[in-house]
Amino acid sequence: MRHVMVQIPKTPAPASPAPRSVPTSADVARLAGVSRATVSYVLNNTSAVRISEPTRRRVHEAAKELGYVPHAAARSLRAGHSRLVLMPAPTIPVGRLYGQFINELQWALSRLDYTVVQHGSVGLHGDEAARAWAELRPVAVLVPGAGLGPKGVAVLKRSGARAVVTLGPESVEGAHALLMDHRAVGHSAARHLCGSGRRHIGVVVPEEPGLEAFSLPRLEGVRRALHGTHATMTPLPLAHTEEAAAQLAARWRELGLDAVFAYNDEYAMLLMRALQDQGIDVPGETAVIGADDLMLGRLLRPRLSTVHLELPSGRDLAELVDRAVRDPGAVPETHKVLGATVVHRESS
Amino acid sequence: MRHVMVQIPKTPAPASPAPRSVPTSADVARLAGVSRATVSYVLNNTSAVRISEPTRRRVHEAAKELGYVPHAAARSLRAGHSRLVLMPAPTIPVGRLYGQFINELQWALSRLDYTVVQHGSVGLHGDEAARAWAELRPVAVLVPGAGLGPKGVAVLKRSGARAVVTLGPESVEGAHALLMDHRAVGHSAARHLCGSGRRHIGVVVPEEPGLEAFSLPRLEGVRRALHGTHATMTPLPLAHTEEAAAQLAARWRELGLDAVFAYNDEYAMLLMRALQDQGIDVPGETAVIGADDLMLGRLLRPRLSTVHLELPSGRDLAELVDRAVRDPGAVPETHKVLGATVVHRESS
DNA sequence: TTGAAAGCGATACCAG
DNA sequence: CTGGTATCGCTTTCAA
Repeated sequence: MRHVMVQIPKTPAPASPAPRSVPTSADVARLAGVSRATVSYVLNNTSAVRISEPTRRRVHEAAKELGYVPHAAARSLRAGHSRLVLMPAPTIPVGRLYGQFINELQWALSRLDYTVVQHGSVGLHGDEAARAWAELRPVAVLVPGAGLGPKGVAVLKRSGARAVVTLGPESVEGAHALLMDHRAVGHSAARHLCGSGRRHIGVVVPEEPGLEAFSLPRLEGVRRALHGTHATMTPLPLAHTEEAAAQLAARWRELGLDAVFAYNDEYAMLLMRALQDQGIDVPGETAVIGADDLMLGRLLRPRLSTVHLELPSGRDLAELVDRAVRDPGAVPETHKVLGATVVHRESS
Repeated sequence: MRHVMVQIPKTPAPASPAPRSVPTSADVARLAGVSRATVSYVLNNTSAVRISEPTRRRVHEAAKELGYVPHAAARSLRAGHSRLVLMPAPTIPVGRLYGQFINELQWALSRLDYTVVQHGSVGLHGDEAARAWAELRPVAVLVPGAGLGPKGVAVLKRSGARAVVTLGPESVEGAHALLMDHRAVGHSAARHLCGSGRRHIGVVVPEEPGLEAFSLPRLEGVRRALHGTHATMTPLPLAHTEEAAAQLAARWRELGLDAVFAYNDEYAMLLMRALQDQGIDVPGETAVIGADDLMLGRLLRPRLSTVHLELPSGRDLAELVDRAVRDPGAVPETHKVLGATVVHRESS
C-alpha cells in the first residue's frame, strides 16, 4: 500500500536571510583583529604558546558571534589523520542485544575522543565497500559479520586505517578479530536437547537473506555436537511468516522429530505456535529451544527455553580499538567473545 | 572479554613493516608519467577534456597498482561541498519497521549518489550535537525525533547544510518537516475501543526513558479521542519486565478498566500475559490493543489487535532531500507522514 | 605574544 | 590534448 505524503500549505515565510557563506577561521581572525594562527591557538587551547587573556576573549567572542564551526575535513587533511572510527550500518533488523552493544561501544569510543560513524553501505559488497570506507580515511574500522576479505583489510590499511577489527566467525589476515563463533550457539542447544534424551533434532534455518552468516554456523554447531552420537539432524528452511510455519507444522509428524532448535526466539515462537495449533504437545511430543533470550520467550506458554548470548562489552572493544590505534605495528589480537549459555525453561 | 590476549611487548619503537605512506594522486601521476591534473581528469571521467586512450590506461593501471583511493576530505575541501547526508545513530533499540525505513532511505540516497552516515552522538544533547554534525559539513541532515531546536538548525545551515529535515512530532523553524504525529496512534486505538462499547480505558505508558517522545503523544491522542464522551482514561506506567506487569495485573480489578491501549505490541503482550495469568478474560473482561503491528501479535491467543503504522517510503524521503539540496532557497516543506490504521483481531 | 607562510590532497582554470 | 598552478580551511613551524 503506497503512502502519499500530504503537503501542508505554509504561510509565506520571511525571505530567508541571504545565504552568507560559511564562516572560516579567517573570518574569526578578522573580526577579532588577530591572525588566523592566533585563532587556531586559542580555539585549540594549544599549550605550546601562551596567548594573552584579552586576546583569547576577543577570539572566543568573535567565534561565537559568527557561529564558527571548525571544518573537520580541513583539519584532518592538515593533520594527516582523523579520529574517525567507521563501521558499516547494519543492513538487517538488529536485535536489542546488538543494538545495545553498538550504543555502549559508541559511548565508550566518544569518551576516548573518537567520532563514530556508521556508513550506509548498501549494495556494496565486501572489498568494494572497503574502498568506499577508505575514502573517508578513518583511523579505525570495525566490521561485524563476514564479507571483508584480506584484500579489503589491505585497502583500508594502505589508506591509513591504523586498526581494522572484525567481529565475525573467523579472523581475517591483517585485522584484529573478535571471534563470534555462532557454532557455539547451535552446539549448546544440541547438547542440551541430546542431554535430555532427544534423538531427532530439527534445526530451523531462516530463509530470509542476510542471516546466513549466523544461521549456517549455528547449524554447523548442531552437526558437530551430534557427531559421534546416534542422534540425527534435519535442517528446516523456514520463512518468517505464519503460512510457512503452518505448512511446516502440517507435515511435522512425517518428519519424525522429537526436538527442534529454532535459530532464534522469534522463529521458535513462530514454529511453536504452529505446532501447538496442530495439536502437537510441546515439550511432550517435541521439545523447542530458541536463542537470544528475548523477553518474549518468558511470556510464552510453555516458557521458551533459549540460548543466552553474551557479547563483549562495548567498553572493552573500545579499549582494544584505542590500543590498536596507538600501536598499529602490533600483532593483531584475536579474542573469543561469544558466550553461549542454555537457559532451560519449559519448552524443552 | 576476559580472555587471554596475545600482544607483543611495546617497548621497542614499532619498527613496523615500513608503513608506506598513503598513495596520493601525485604518486599515481608519477608512476603513470603524467601530471596530477591528468590523473584527476582520467579518474573522474571529466568530459570537458579528452584524454588519449593509452594515457587513460596508464593512469588506471598506476592507480590500481598503488591501491589508490581518493581522499574524500581533500576532495570536498576543494569542491566546497560534500555529498554527505548525516543522521544521528538511533540511541534506543530500533524496531523492525524503523530499521527497514532507514535501510530503504540509505539505499535510495545512495542511488542518488549521496553518502549516508549515522553519527554516533551519545551524550550530546540537541544543539550541542548539531555542532558536532556541522563539523563534518554534511550537505543534508536528517533528524528523527525531537531534540533539535531552531538554533541547531541555524548552526547546521550556517555551516553549509543545504537541507535539514526533521522527522518528529512538530516542525522546527527553518527545517523541512516530516510530521509524525503519534497522537494519531492513540486516537485510532481509543476510537476503536470506544466504538466497540468500552468506557474505561487504561493506557500503558512505558517507564523506560527515551520513549516519552512517542508514548506521551500516544497518550494525548487517547485523551483527545475521549474528549466529549463519557469514557474515562487512566494512564498506567509500566516497566518492561514480567514483575511489573504481574504487579499491575494483580491490582487490575480495583482499577475498574474494561480496555487497555498498550503503547505497543510488546507492552501489550507483556500485559496480556499477566492479565491472563490473573484469570482475567481477554477480550471478555478487558480488551487489549497494541501498536506497531508486529508479527508476534498474530501469534498470541487471542490474536492481538493493534494499530498498524505506516512510515513514508524511504524513496520519497530521499527525493525530498534531493529536491531540498538542489533548491536550498525553497520554503521548507511540511508533510504529515504517519498513517495509523487499526487492525482488529481477537483481543478487542 | 603574535604574524607570515608553507603545506595537507584534489580539482579546475588557463596556457602551452 | 596535457601540464603548471592557485585554491579550499586549517595547523604549525619559523621569525619578528
